[in-house]
Amino acid sequence: MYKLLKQEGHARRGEFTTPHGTVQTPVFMNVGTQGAIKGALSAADLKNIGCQIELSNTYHLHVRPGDELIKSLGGLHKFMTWDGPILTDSGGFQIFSLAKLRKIKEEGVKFNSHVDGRHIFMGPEESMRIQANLGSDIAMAFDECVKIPSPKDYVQSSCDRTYRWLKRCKEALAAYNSEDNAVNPGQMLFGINQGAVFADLRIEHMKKIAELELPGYAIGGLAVGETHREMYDTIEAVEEYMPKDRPRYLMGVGTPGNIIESVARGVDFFDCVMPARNGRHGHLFTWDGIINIKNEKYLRDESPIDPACDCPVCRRYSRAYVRHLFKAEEMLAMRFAVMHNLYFYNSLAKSIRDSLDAGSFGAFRKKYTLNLEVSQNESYPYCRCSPCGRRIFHDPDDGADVRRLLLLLYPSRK
RNA sequence: GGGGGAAUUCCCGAGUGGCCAAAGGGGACAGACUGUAAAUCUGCUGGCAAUGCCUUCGGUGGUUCGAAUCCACCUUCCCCCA
Repeated sequence: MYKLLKQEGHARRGEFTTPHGTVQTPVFMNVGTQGAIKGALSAADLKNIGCQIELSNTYHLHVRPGDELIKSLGGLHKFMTWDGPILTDSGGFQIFSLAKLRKIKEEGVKFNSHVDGRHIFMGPEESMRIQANLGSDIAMAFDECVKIPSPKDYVQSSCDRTYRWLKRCKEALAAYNSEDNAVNPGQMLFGINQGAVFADLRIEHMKKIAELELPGYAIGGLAVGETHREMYDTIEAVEEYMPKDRPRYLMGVGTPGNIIESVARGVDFFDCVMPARNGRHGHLFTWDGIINIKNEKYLRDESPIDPACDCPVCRRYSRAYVRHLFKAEEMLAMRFAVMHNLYFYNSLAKSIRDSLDAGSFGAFRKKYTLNLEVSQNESYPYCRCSPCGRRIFHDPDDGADVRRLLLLLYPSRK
């Protein structure tokens, strides 16, 4: 259950108790889709990088190795030997990401397995059955993650269906978890708000799902192609209608800047594949922005990935060495990169919590968002400066222009 | 000593008269990635005042309107016979 400890503006410091422990929020959840963090991190590694809660995926674990198998082996916690909280995503995102392999109907969704093409039917009841078998602490509602842009009438009908699905999810999960051999009877259901970037649809949908009095609520369907401005506006629009005494989870988001800005708009939970995937591709997050460790300029760089980081990688290895591992395609390269990036994300969340505890989140936000946003947006067609919300257009080939403009806006930053 | 074969752009390797600044790999360089079909994908890789020009297919000299491609000699390497 959620306990709000402190507030600064819309930003919330809280804690959420699950059958496998209490999570301090705001929190970043580490994504282990198939019961493992891609990049060769184990459950034991998760402890060392400050992970509080792990996220796995219903669709993927159902396809392989099968949720019945995992249940027979004692549930997902035991299977992967992670004794902390686990959240399972419902398969709703796969309606979006595997769009070419599925058909949606009122009853549910027909997928062609991405592994072997076999037919898989997943509706609210199937998703809940699978998640109950996995025994996660938080089960996500089976929703449709709608692509952006989509016609408003489609989004409207999808939201209505997702709402009908949610009611079925609630009923089904309660039934499954009251069975004698339930893996995790304390499993909770989070509802998911949809509506693309239509504020009125978002609000209407949020009001309806709030009435179901679920243990937590998520904002889904964002960071799928809309601008940062649209994403922040959507969060602001819907946040007002989210229960204050329940955690808010912004699904799949995002960049470090996105996380800080979303905490400022009242979000408590985050997850994102970015630190793991980008890490595997050589992009490393630092308190000074992203570096591409494969770049030639790090050939002889003896400094750690991030001088301000004390993760197991930064404590010991140089950029030059990590770069070498990448160029030589050693598995260790990905392991180090993912370990560092997840440590960074978990540290970012901890820094946010610490600043909220100290009542200095506003200062933290101002100090770090700028650094992070600028570096992250250098190659984008435009750069949006989060703290002030102004949009700065610049030549994508000339990142320096952005810095110059930002210095004009924020003379305090040296 | 005799006979045969080969030298192509950073590397390997196609190309045997014009459609060739030269296929395809590799490497190098750079970019993308937001509830993971991603250890993936994309771009780029002779120079320039650039819808064109210059330099480059081991070297030198020829043949030809035109040569990486044909001829002669030279250099280096490989194989076979002695």
